[in-house]
Amino acid sequence: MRVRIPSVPLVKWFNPSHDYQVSVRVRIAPSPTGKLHMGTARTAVFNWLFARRHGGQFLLRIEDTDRERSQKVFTDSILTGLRWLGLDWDEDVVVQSRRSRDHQKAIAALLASGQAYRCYATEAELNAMREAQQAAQQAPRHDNRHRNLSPEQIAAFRKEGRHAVVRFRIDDTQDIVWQDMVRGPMRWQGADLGGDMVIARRAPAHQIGDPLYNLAVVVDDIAMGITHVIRGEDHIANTAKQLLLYNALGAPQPSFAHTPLILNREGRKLSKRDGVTSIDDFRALGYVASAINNYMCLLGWSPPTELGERFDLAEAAAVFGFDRVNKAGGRFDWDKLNWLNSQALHAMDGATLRDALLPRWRQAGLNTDQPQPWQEQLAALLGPSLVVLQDGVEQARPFLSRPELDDASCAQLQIKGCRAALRHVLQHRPETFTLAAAKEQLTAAARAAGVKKGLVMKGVRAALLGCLHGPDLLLSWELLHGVGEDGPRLQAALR
RNA sequence: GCCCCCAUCGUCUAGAGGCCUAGGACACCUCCCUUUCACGGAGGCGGCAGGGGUUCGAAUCCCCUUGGGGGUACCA
Repeated sequence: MRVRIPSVPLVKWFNPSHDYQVSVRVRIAPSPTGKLHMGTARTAVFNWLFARRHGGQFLLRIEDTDRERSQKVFTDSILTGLRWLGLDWDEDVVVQSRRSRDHQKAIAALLASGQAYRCYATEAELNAMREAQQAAQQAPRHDNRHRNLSPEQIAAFRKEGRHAVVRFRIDDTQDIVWQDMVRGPMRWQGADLGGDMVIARRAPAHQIGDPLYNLAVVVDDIAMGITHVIRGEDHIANTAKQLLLYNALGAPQPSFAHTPLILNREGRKLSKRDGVTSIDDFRALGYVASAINNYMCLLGWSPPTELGERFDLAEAAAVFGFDRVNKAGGRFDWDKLNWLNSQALHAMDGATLRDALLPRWRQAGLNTDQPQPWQEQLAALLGPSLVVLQDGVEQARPFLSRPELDDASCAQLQIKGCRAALRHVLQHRPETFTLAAAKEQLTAAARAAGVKKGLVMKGVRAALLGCLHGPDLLLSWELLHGVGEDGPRLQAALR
């Protein structure tokens, strides 16, 4: 869907041919309170694409100011996940918690200029206020009660030993407007922001407490020279608040793009509680980075028709723009991801696939002593039937270790003439195995035993692989012959 | 409750007032290939949320309704 051109042409990026004068600097700013999430990764993709499209920088900032929930393991997951996806970032990772001096300075400046003030209200007082609002069916909002305290009142609170938060003034009459790269003109009313917002946590009244999200984000984005803020639409209300902070801090405003959210099956924002949502999880299941990237692009962005539906990050970066980013959220669809992943796997050659499968075979405790070319041949044989890499474990199992025959296979061997045919196959093995010779063996066995060839083929498959379904019989046979397993298995089946 | 956003097949989407008898992809169904399962190939099913306008003409523009989502922290 195209973005409508506003009546006042304020933004240059609506013109796709425009060359960016200022170099583009964007960032992804995850908080390490969970593993790298699909939603975060998709936002990262859009940022990365935009940066690469315009020859700008894509930066990474870890927002770890929530000390309670932030964990190092999650930071690791985010870093390795982004690297695995190929979303390489420029410059060093910025760690927000190490920038508190800057945050404090900004808060002090806002305090000094009177754009922020200390609020001494206690939690009990605030709770009482909220309850009253709830009872009166009113929107919960702060009543700015300490916005204009007299020196005497302040002195009194301090004498009481009250701690204070720092609040940033938000005038109800403020009209906040911006041009969103995805949504076009956006407008917010100061009155709808819930009153003066807290920018520093509660602390003794002579100190400045820990900075809060909106303040830290703005200070850091200014410091990092961020030109375009690209994030999920769940941040729209934050943008209104942050715009006010840019003004108050005397900094130029970046551009904003609010991307549609990834929705779960129920159509709600995808969250950690929706099961498999972290990049780590997808990776463990055997989804490859190229397929995940491809899918994340498709969820919310429609590539120009020339590009088709299957493409890599570089191809997307060459044509990416927010003019083709959708406004409505998109449901996560396993079927489509599975298709994309299977396409990626089917396109892999035996060597690549073998390298991807080998660690999984090992992890499953399978025998991997075969020569590498043999393993590559096996991988190539299995390839077309894989949806995820992990499928290649169970499917390889009967080739890597001698299988138990399943019920259907046992039943197959009991069919009249089947065993006789297998004996014939076993007794008339050619000097050298070739596909043609193997095929001839089957024909001859069928003739000798007086049964249909299909029955012999099923019988051989049952004896060789222990089940009735699988890749091409002759190719499977050839593979097993390669490790000397065909004879023994046929014999075992006849016992 | 209040504020904001969104609305085309089951899902992801194309669509910028006539090119639309609404196109593609996934899923599903059928057939072909294959003496198995897949892969692959060819077809098929299926949609503009509803109602009003504007217009010679509306999926497209406007309004209302309905539905869905997001936000409403001393989280990020």
